[in-house]
Formats: sequence, C-alpha cells, structure tokens
Amino acid sequence: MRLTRFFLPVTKDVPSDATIVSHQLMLRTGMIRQNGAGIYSWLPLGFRVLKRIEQIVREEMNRAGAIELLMPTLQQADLWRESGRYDDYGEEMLRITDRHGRDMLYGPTNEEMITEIFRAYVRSYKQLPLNLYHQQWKFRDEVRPRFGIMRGREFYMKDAYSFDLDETAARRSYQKMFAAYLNTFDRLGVTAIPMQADPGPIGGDLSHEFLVLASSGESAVFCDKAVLDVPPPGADFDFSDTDALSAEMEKRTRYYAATDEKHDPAAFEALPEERRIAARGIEVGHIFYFGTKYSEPMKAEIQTQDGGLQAIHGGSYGIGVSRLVGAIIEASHDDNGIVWPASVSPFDAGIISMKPDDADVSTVADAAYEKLGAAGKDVLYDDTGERAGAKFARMDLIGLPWQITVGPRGVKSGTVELKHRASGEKHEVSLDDALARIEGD
RNA sequence: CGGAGCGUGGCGCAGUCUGGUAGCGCAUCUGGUUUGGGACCAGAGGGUCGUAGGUUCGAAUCCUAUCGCUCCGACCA
Repeated sequence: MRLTRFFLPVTKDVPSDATIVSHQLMLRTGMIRQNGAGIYSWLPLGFRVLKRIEQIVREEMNRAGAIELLMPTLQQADLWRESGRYDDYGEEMLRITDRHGRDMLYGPTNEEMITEIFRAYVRSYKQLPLNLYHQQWKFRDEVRPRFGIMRGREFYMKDAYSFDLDETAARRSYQKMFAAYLNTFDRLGVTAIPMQADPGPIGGDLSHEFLVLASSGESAVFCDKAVLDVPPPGADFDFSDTDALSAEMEKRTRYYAATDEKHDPAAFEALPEERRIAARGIEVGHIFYFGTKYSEPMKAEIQTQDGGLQAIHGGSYGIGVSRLVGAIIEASHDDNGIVWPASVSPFDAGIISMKPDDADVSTVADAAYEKLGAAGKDVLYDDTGERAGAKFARMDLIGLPWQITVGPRGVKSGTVELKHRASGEKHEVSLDDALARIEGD
C-alpha cells in the first residue's frame, strides 16, 4: 500500500481523554475513531490488526476441532425468557423494541441462541462432541466504558460453545479450549496466564480467565513466576490425545495464579519470595464449564445409546478479540510507539523512500515494494514528499516489524537500511539481503 | 449508579470569575527556501463557542433546562 494512496490519519497530538498508552497510540496512529461512549469505528490500520487477530483465533479454534458459524447481533427476547436470563441479566443488556412492539436485544453473548440452534438439529449422542463458535460484535451496556476499545460497550468477541454427553466429555472439551487458548495467545505475541476464576453470572463450577500482564490492567493478579515459563502446547499438539490435554492443564494449574477475587494470600506467601509476582492483568479470555444450566431449561436434549433422553453438558469459551488489540499494544510498545508482534502487525514491513522525486531512489524503492508484494508480504510504502524525520517518526509510531529505508546515499553504494523495530537494530545491506531477511520472517 | 470535571476550527488549548461581537500552537492549502531523524519564511482557508430557552442595548462569558464526553469508585470479554 502506497502511503499517498492510503487512509492513515496519524497525529502528533495526544487526545486529552485517552489515559492509557494503548488508547493514546491507537488514536495517534489513526487505528480507531470514537463515535460515542464505548463505541468505535475501526479505521483501516486498526481494522487490519483486528482482522489478523481474528484469523489467528479462527485457525487455532479450527485446529482444536471447533466449527465456525455466524449468529446475528440482534436476538429475540423470548429466547432469553426461556433460560431465565432476560430478567437476570440486568441493565447491561441493551433492550430494543421493534416496530411491532416485539422485545429484542443486542446480544451480549450467545448461549441461548446457540442452544436453540443445537436443539433444533442435534438428536443423537453420535453427533457429539460438538463445538460451535463465531466471531461477532457484542454489546454490553457498561456503566462506565473506558480505556478505548479495552472496555468498550460494543466489542468484538470470539465465543465458542461446546456440547457433550456428560461431564467427563465436557471437561475434555474444556481442556481442548484451554490448550487452544494457550496456542492462540502465544501466536498473538502475548503471554496470557490462565487463572482460576469465578464463573460469574454465566454459572457453572469450572472456569479460568486468561490474563495478559500489563500495568494498566484492570485486575490485580498474583502468580508464581514459574507459570510464565511453561511453553505453549505448540503447533503439532494432538488435540485427540486425552492424556496430553490433561497434562497441558495440569502443567499450569499446579502453579499458583489468581486474580484478586480468588486470591489466597497464605498460598501466595508460601512461595519463595523471588517467585512471587504481584501485578496487574488484562483479561483477554474466559472459559466456562456450566453443565446443564442452559440445556435443562431450554430442553437441549439428545438420545443416548440406551434410548433415553439426556440434557447436554455445555461450556462456553470467550476471547476478547477487539480488546486484544489494546492488550497487545499495552504489552508491546516503547517510547516511540507501538512495537507490533509480526503475527498481528497491520503490515509486514514499511518502506521509506527518502526522495520519491529522485528517479534512482524510486527505482530501488519501487523494486523493493514490488518484490515484497510478490513474496506475499503486505507493505506500507511511504512515498510521500515529507521530510525524513517525519517519516521515521511516523513509521516508528506505527511500529511495523521491519523497515527498509531507500535514500540517495544507499543507492550510490548499492545498499538500503534495514531496521528491525523491536530491537532497534539498523544495518546497511544490499536490497536482496534485506528482502530475504523480511521474507524469511 | 454515586462523586468530580469538561464541551470554543481536524487535534491540543486560552478567553468565562469581571458581558462589548473569538484567539494561540499543531495540522491543512498556496508560494518560496530547504531536505539522512517530527524544517524555515510569507500568505490563505476553516469556528451558528454542544443544543434550546431566558436576562441584557449587547452573551462563548450571566441564569435555566437539556444532550454529549471524560476521570475516580462498585460490575465485566
């Protein structure tokens, strides 16, 4: 993408109502635009990141055996009356009346709807286990939205729902999501620690929150440093291996890790002092096993092998996709701007043409742009006539993993400057070497 | 929902106390000089001062109402 053809409203000024760094950086880089309290437009740069996170989440869910579908944002109130949550959910649920006077709502979550879909089609235990998910906008009318997209009222969430015959099978589905989440967050370039959680209004008795450590996090967290060193299951993890699934959970849950709600000071202080981490965290995922909480009132029953009817055991598994954009920035930035993990960066690399009106410079810069594009890399090509300082500052602010600078000096000596954003290392190398380095990333 | 505060060109702010017909910086546009880490000079465009009433000869400024937004607390992906 040529910068002269792109829509990238970067500003030098920090908007005064942004108090945390991710919010400030998202506004400064033109990723989002606020349209109301807790409601945002995703501008082109932000939209790219959102979509890349969504795609990684999708790949990891699919790998774990979940199946994607899409449910609407607007739901019928009657469905929620069946589960009893229409009255229980409270003011956070945005209620709407249509022209015929029917009670509707903007979905804050989809347990009811997925249960309705399930019961309409699934009759036999042979069709289990089943895990259906979607990524869709949600609305929760927060009393106090804040921190930009981190606590918006409208937010983008991946929510998966598992259906199993009994608790044993349901726990296996839970473990699959647990493992899938570890791989997902790892690919997103963040360390998310699973912690015992309160099941909350969704109910049930098995629940973990996944938190990214960040000073601006809304939850106080306490954990054993050792939990940070447990590697993720990895790309070749076998989700059908039940022992391995149990082991992945056990590997982490044996270490102390809790948010303030579940904090046990005695257990924490039993740890050697150098292993105690008391910090703050951002909740980016939450998984629940809730048994028959919805299947019983909503009659989601299947036939068992012996011909009986049985309410299914359910679980739900959320990832805050839009929140992750902010969480990743909170966890990965420096004084100059964002430092994107390569996996979610809005572009794979940036090219700065120091003198776009110089034919020799443009020849080299254009070649770099075309070759990276041909190699499948997404490139932001700064072909503006601005001064060098402005270009460098902007590119640092945006935080792409790689930057190639093409200028008259280098053209003369047959080199370009290759800069790695995260380390700050800069090298004068041949164009081919620079391209090879980026393509190999 | 309790407490606090703010709405003045795209962004950041001054002006409000003490009414006199709107200003600064950044950004934008034009011309010129510049050009390897957020340039300089000259000029220009852009604001019914959140909205609606009221007081007044006159309201960004005073009064009333209303809408919106932010921050602190209790709840949440």
